[in-house]
Amino acid sequence: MSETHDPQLLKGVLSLLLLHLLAERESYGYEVVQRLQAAGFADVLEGSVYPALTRLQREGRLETRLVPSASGPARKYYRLTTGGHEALAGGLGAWSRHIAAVDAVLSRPLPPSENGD
Amino acid sequence: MSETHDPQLLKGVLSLLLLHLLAERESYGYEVVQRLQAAGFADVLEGSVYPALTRLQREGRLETRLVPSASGPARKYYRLTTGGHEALAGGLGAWSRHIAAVDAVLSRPLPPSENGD
DNA sequence: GCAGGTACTAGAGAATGTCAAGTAGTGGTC
DNA sequence: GACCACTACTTGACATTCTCTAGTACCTGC
Repeated sequence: MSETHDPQLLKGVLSLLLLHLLAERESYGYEVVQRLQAAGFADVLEGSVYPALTRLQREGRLETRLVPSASGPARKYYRLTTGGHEALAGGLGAWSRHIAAVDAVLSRPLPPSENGD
Repeated sequence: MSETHDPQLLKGVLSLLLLHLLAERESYGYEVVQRLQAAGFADVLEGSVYPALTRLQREGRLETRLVPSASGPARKYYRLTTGGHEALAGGLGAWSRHIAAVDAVLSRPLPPSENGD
C-alpha cells in the first residue's frame, strides 16, 4: 500500500507478513518495521508491529534474543520457531484459499450501471 | 472458503462481498446469506451478515424495502444506493492494491528450510 | 546536560466479525 | 387451536487485532 490502507483488511494478514519477512531473514523489531514499510506498508507503525510480534512470540511462533548494539539500545532479534514455519505454511495456504474465494465473487461481472438505482 | 475461514481475514472484506452481491442483484437478507454461502463462505451466518448489512445501510450505502411474502414473514430487500456503488468501486480498488502489496511480499522466495529453528 | 535518533513497551480505544438467543410469520399436522 | 418446522429478521455480549498515544531507555554529538 503506497498510501493509507484499510486497517480492517490488514487484520489476519499482518502476522502472516511478519512471519514471512522473518522467514526471509532474522531481524530486530525496529528493522522489521522498516522492512514492512519498505515493502509498501508505509503507515504500519511500531504500535502495530510490536504487539503483533509479541503475540506471535507468545504463541510460540517466534523466539527472540537480545543483542547489545554499539550505536544505541540493545536490539531484540526475532526469528521463526519450527512452529512458526508451520504457521507460515498454513497461513499461506489459508490466505490463498481466502483470496481465491473472494476474487471468485469480486471478479464476477456486474450488470450495467443503473443510474437512479 | 469450503471450510472454516479465519475471521480476521474476513474483516474489511465481508462488506465488500455484500456490496458486490447486491450490485449483481437486489436480494433480501436471508437470500444474501444463502448466496454468500453458495459462493464459498459456508460458515458465514446470519449473525454476521445482518449486522454488516445494517452497518452498510446506516452508512448510506444500502437502502431497503419490505416486501410481504406469501410463504412466510415479510422480506427485507437490500439494494445499493449511489453511495453504495461508489463505495464498491473504491473498495475494489483498495482490495486490489492490498492484495498486490501482500502478494508482493508473500511471493518472495524463502531461503532453504533451516531445520533446527 | 540536552537534543536527536535508535529501539522497545504498553494500555486505551475502535472496528468488525462471531456467537447465541430470541422474535415473528406461514403452512402443515393433529 | 396448538404445536412444529421452516423461513426471515433482530440484537447484544464477546473476541480479536490493529491504531494511537505516550512513555522509557540507550547511544552519540554538541
